Amino acid sequence: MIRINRELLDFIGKIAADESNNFISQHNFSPKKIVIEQGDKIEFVHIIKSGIAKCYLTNEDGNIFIQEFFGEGVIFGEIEMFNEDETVCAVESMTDLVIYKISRNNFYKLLEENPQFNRLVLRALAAKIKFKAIRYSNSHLNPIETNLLLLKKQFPELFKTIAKPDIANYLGVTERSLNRSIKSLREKKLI
Amino acid sequence: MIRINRELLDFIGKIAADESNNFISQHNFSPKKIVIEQGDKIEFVHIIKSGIAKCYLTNEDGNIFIQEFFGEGVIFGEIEMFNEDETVCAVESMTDLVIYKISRNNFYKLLEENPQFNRLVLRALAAKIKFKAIRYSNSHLNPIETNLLLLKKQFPELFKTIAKPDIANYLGVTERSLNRSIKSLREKKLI
DNA sequence: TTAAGTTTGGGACAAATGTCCTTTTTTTAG
DNA sequence: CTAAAAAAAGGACATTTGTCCCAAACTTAA
Repeated sequence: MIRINRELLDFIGKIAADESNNFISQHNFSPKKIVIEQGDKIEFVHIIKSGIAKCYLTNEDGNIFIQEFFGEGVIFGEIEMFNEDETVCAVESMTDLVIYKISRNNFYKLLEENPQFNRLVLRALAAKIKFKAIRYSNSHLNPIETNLLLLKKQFPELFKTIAKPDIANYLGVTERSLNRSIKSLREKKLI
Repeated sequence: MIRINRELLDFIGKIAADESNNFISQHNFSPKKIVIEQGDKIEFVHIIKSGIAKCYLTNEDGNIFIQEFFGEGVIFGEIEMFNEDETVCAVESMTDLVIYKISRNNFYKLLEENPQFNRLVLRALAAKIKFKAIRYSNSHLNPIETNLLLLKKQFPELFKTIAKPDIANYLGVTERSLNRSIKSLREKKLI
């Protein structure tokens, strides 16, 4: 449930350690800080070095839908680079967070000059699409309880790591409904 | 709502027309033919030359969730290439369909040797992610009527082009609920 | 043109989820 | 340790969506 991308993290770690270029800068965030704002124009691609962040979209009524929880190695901001577009989602730190940033120009340079990086970015995008396809189809085809159970199985530390309102917004339901499902699963001794 | 990718279509059209290579083959399907099966290993990347297809996932109970409607220029099968994985979704023709196919090796060759193609594929993947993010957040944050109305606005020929069961499976609701919403919107003179 | 077959729409009720607000539990300040 | 404040849980009712099935409308064959 918390996405990670170890191969990308390893690769970027090496580039960042290489003193001969300064493609990559590093930035620290304490919890609950906005890393990118919904609707921003952005000039940097971001990759998570450590920590957890949430990527979410707020609609006109102020309702929130959490797209993904980002963990180590996850890249973001790249979508907007490719489409020369404003950000669709906000990204906010949930723990202490360390982020690698690469400027638009350096990102393109790396993509063009480094086939390994190019491949890693292609794979990262493909993984995001696959993940979304499965997640959304599940969430439409199953009732809340089933989805919650699935989540708990994939990620046993769920309730320790993620606050309830976030779990609710990730499942696309209200907190009330989430509580109901938790209670019912507990009564059935399923969680 | 029916995805298209004109820039990719134009590019591929040129490569296909170039007699000096035979990277690209062409295939015809009549309506309601399976182009790729869910769970297949695939060895080709596909790009739609003309026609419409649906991309959908069937769960254990036989319920269907339609991910996207593919129109001209849409690439598919690429996700599975990058992740060396089985297909998550099936793709089925809805009209007469003409498809360009590129073998795994030629696809990689093109990606490596042709920066323009590389960029187009990156952009295609990014567009898919953005589309899914917006679509799914809408579908969670709005009631059926709102989503149906949105769809109808984006795509006025909706009811002429797409069969009702498909619209229902795209919205992630039952046909009964779709009918209810249609009736209610008609009564309010909104469609 | 009509009767059987087939498809489409909708009624009635059931189940799931949301809204609103009160109760219970936890945290904080003094 | 206690009272106030804040956060979390849940009761009661409303609304939305789903299930099941029957009725209406449309096709088809004779």
